[in-house]
Amino acid sequence: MATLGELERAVMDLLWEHPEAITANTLRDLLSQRPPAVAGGTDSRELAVTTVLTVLSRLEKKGLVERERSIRPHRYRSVTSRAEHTAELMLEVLGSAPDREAVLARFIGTVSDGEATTLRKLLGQG
Amino acid sequence: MATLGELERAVMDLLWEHPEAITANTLRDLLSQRPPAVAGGTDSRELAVTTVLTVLSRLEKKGLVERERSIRPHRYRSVTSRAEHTAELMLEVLGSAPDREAVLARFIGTVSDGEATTLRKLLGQG
DNA sequence: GGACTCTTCTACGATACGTAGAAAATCAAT
DNA sequence: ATTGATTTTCTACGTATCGTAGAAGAGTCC
Repeated sequence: MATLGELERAVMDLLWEHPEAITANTLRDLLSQRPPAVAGGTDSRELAVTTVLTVLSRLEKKGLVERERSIRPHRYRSVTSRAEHTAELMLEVLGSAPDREAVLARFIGTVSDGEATTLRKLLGQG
Repeated sequence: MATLGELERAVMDLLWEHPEAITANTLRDLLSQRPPAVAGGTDSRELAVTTVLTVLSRLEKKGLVERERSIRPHRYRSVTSRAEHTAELMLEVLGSAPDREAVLARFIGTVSDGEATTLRKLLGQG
């Protein structure tokens, strides 16, 4: 599955925040309004639409984005929710470990109390 | 932190399996004996020692590997255990999510029964 | 059908990684 | 200390990915 680049990530974030499918142009506008990723960075995103389209195509190829080709300004939407995607990534990382339980132990030791409570609830009914 | 390449990964795996610090030459030998990553791949690792050294330097720069420069054939060892490393990666992935609990919910839904039991135990005393 | 809009193709620079030779540094033995 | 062997560093090249976008092609609308 691999990891996303910075712009790819920014695009996915916007798509995740927008349940409705949107056009590349809308996306480009949203990217312009984005605050710089790093505070202080003069990161005024003034991207060409083709740039956004290229990124969207790549994300489509990676299976993260889907588009409606039937209507003319194509509409793009994320295939999965951010939560799903993140969970999948975590599982992918965990999957490659021969010592899963040891990993989980360390992992659990780090989540906040509130999250631990949530986890207990989720695990409750087995 | 970023993700590791294939060879970098193979090297880390070996270092994780070898608690004692080892030399680049030993590592190269161990790599030769490795079965191909992909079954069928004629992946007989016959690497030059310089290749291994380059990779080790890169891993050192990334903070994953440590070396003893005092003795002459330098000895290399991993800085953290594989479990720690994997847990850190998982946390890194999770950390970038604004909806951590939703992610955890999906994540939990996927671990095996045995692991769920382990998790319950780990979370037991709050 | 011409003007405009949108998408695809092609491309270039930067970075990461696999790979290793050439050169420099160190060590061992005389 | 000189030489020969061992080890490490420097430099480099090929490939892949990503940010970036112009040029060219396809579709849309009077």
